[in-house]
Amino acid sequence: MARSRPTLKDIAERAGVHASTVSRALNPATAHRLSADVVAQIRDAAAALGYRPHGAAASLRTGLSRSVAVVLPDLTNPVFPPIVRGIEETLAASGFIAILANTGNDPDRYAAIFERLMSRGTDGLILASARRDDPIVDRCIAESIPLVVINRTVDRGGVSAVINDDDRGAALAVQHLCDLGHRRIAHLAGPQSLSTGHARSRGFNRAARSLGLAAADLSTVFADTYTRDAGHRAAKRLFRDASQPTAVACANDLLALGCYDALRDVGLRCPEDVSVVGYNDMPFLDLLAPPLTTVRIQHEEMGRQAARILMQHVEKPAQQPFDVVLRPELVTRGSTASLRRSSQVEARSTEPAFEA
Amino acid sequence: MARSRPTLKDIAERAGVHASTVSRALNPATAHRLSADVVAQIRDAAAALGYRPHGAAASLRTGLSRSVAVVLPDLTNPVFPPIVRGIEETLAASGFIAILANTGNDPDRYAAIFERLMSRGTDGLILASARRDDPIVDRCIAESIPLVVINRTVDRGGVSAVINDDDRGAALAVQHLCDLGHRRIAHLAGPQSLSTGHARSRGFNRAARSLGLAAADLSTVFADTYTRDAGHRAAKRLFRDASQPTAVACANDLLALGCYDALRDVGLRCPEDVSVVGYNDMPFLDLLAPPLTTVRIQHEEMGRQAARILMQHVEKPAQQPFDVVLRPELVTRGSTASLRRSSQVEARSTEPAFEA
DNA sequence: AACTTATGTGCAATCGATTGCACAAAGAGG
DNA sequence: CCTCTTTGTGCAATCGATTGCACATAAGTT
Repeated sequence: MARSRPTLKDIAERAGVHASTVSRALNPATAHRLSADVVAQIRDAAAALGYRPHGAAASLRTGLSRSVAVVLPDLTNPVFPPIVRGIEETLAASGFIAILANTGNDPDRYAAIFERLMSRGTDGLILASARRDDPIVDRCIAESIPLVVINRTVDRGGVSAVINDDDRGAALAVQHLCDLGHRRIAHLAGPQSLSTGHARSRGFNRAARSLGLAAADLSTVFADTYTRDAGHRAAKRLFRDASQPTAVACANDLLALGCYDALRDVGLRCPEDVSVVGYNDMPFLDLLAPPLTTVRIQHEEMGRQAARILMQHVEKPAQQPFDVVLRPELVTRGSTASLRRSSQVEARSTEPAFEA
Repeated sequence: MARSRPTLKDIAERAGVHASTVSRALNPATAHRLSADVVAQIRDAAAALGYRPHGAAASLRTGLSRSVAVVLPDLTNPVFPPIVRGIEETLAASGFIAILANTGNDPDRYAAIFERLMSRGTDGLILASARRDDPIVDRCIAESIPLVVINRTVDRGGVSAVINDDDRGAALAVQHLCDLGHRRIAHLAGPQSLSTGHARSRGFNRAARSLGLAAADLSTVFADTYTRDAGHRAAKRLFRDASQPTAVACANDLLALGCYDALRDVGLRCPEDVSVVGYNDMPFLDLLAPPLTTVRIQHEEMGRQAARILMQHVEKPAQQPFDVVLRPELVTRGSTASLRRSSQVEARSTEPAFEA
């Protein structure tokens, strides 16, 4: 009944030419070597038959699949969807397809995913899941598999990376808090095994030092994952001490949400008692109570760049790796307030806690 | 330098057998037909050489790629990431890979994506982007391409679908508002070209009628897309009239967020002046001001079911299509309040607007 | 002991597209 | 008019894995 898909041979028969000619006619890169009328005839025949190229066959012969894998820890972290969208759109515009895989932060699954992707003939990898010391990255380099790390980078070189200037981003946050008059500032740090956690901590400390903040006024707690829950637990430790900070710079928005949770636990208000800054500017932060001040990164642009660079590596294997470092910016919202204003608000505490 | 990937032939040579034997040894479904020691020897040789199957070659021969495409309107709509995660995890557990594509609600792009996916030898499609009348669905059926629609379904039959009981979900929302004493209830409806928009509107009307609400007290405005912005525009119309509703049941959380925006525009407060209910229970609604009461759907479970069903269709083409209808539940949060309590709060308006 | 059946492995064709090489025809140059 | 290019197309091998068929050997039957 359902006649099977037409092949090049079928088109060739219909157009009265050889299959190889059809192949050349249908490939824009080789079509110019044929006479125009033959090409037209073949195109017509192909259209008439409803021809669809057979990717697997082409892939077998050429060794390329025009598919790229995007590996990330967990898609439900809201920072990733815009990145993935940027990647997917850019790939699609060049006829590439995007394969998606979540590691769930599980090294075994990470390794299994890698194997599966490689045996599926993926042309290259975009890793948003890289740790500073990442065995998969090492393997890709050893096997010269095109690779781009995104958002997070690795300590070793030899890999193209699209990242943010996290050092600077953290500094923006500290500067902002300092401008508002805060001196006892805490850092709710992310996992130090990830370049983002590490770089943001470093940026925090450098900035604090260069602003002349006293070491005794600074404190740092570490969250072991970038989750609201881990942020909650870590932040609790922060508010247990006597030397409570008046401001917290968080390494990530989810951690900041956890910080909100902790503040609520101990009965402190944001921003009246404690200012909070996040990092990433994930969607809908403007609707929170209070709207979260955060460091904005260029999600979609990161994705677009990474896709573009990866395709370069795929199409030109000799391409040397390079980094793209994007500039973050501070987005000021309601979760940060000046010390002065904070105390005023504190004085007349019957006021609505948060205003639009 | 870099010796190319080992093939079955290489393993065969090393193990002193024929390539076909290697193929059988490495395939769990056929390995039992070989003697145990030959299998062991071949496995060792394969491991020693670091063999990785060549998916494209297998795919060419078998016609199956063990890859499934997930097509959705826009990944940055927060309702999708959990669904996609459920899909991807379930597929991965069975050795399938997930290809991701965003249509951006653009019919041309949608069609192009379909062509690209098909020529890539995708085994089947999970469509989260289906309209009630969807040409791509028709084509899949015509070409007997395994297909599952998810979240939204189509009017025509003949397709497996994993959806929610939207009728019931909408009824839960209306019932809740009614229980709180609301009578002038509005419906902020979604696109009627989508089954969700349509079913939720129907559910709203049916429930309102069966609760004995007066037709004059009810009103409906339509948003043309499921976006915060469209919700904002539609909700504005709602509050322009004299006969303002005291409660709004929205067809979607993003529309509800737009409703928040509109309330802010006209200076009405939620929930004191107007109660708002969303739909979907997308992440982080609990952190909004006020936390959004909404109808929760089982995101991940939908994804898991869809993946499971699609794999069934792929592996058993004779499988008849069927529906899975999941049951939604109401999640009560701060955006809804009883009429009585609302007026009380209104009376002493110096109180904090929202409490934890 | 001869004969049937089961079991394990090899052989070779096949999937569909691509591409180096060969070659015919047409045009250019002397 | 003959040779030398250039241009356009065909031929056939190839990519790597799978699988129906054939066949040899071993096991079981009478």
